Amino acid sequence: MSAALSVVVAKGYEHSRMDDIVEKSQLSKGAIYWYYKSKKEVYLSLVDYWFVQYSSGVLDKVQHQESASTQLKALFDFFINQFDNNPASFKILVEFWRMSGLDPDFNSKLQKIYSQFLEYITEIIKTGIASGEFKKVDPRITALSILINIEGINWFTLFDKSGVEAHDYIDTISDFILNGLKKKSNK
Amino acid sequence: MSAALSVVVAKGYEHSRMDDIVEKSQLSKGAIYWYYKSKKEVYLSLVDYWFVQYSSGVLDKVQHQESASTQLKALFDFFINQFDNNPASFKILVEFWRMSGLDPDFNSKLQKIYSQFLEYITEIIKTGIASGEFKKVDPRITALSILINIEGINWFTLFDKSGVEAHDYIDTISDFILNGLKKKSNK
DNA sequence: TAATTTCGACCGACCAGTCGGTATATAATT
DNA sequence: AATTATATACCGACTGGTCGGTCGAAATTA
Repeated sequence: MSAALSVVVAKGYEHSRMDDIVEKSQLSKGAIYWYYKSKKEVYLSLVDYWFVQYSSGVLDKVQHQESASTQLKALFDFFINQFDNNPASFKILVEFWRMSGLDPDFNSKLQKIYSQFLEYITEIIKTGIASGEFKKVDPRITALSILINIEGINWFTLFDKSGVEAHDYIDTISDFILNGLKKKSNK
Repeated sequence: MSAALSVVVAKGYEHSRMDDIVEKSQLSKGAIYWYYKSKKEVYLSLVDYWFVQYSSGVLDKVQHQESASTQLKALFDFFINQFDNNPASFKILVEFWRMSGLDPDFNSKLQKIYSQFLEYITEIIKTGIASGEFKKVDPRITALSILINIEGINWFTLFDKSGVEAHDYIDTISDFILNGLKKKSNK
């Protein structure tokens, strides 16, 4: 899996050769095809691997926070740290998105992961509204906005943003969102 | 170009065959290779074609607005309309992003387009700050946030967002950003 | 000795790009 | 005004290299 990940980050799905994975993994082709029945299945499994490796830790970090807004802050923080520690985990996103647009199996796999995550953010926002911390916004739409902006970090793996760091971007946009959410009485 | 666009939207870069373009374009392979020296060059030209077709109109729409915030509103509106009229123009984005991560020629081409566009948004924000309409935010970072969120519309071509429309999303996030930008004296 | 796991040479489908040729238009020559 | 020359635009059968996947044999484990 980690061999497949490094190969797909470097070359993309189609240009990655099974022989590249053979080389990186120190396994033979036969061995790989003993465990996975096709190239596609390798990369389909990679989605799960990627999710477990790089995103599953988020729940722990976030749930320890008390207020809804500090939970959201922790969420942004988690992913900005993830990006700093391992940009490759974001770089592979474009490949996954693309596969989602091309192949139904990839699509439903990703869809499931994102729906789950979206649900999770939605719950945080609902809690915030219930406790009177947040305005009465639409939780789903707001959650989606947050999700899309987190995934937007991926931009920094693609283009030179001449001086703007992913960090600055997340700080700015999370302020906009959080201030938009909070009831004015706070300030 | 429009043949190439429809093919790449349906199949992606690698799975698109020159023979697909031959079929769609009603030209022969020889004719295509008379005008473009390689498959890559076809798709490199497609970037320009796409930009002229779908984004060049934005300047007219936006510049007629008076205040900086209505200019930004018009910007969001333009792209949400673009999405409604022609989702394919967004669907191809993932393919372009991916190519940018894989091939330096695609990267510099896209980089140039986005830098230009970013510059344009930055100017609007600077105007807003100068006129006292906006707070003293960092114009570049804010502009990038706006850009990333516009490109985020692309998400709606990939996943079923169960009820949330691209429209809702842009309304919500643009409100967050605009309210974050405006001086409080307004409200 | 039977089952499981690993090996890598090989096969064949696939496709970007080539190339010898045709068609049409405009200009030059007789 | 008929013939020849040159350039441009287009055609599609063919080829050569590239990989996903296979399979019989070998190694390892139980």
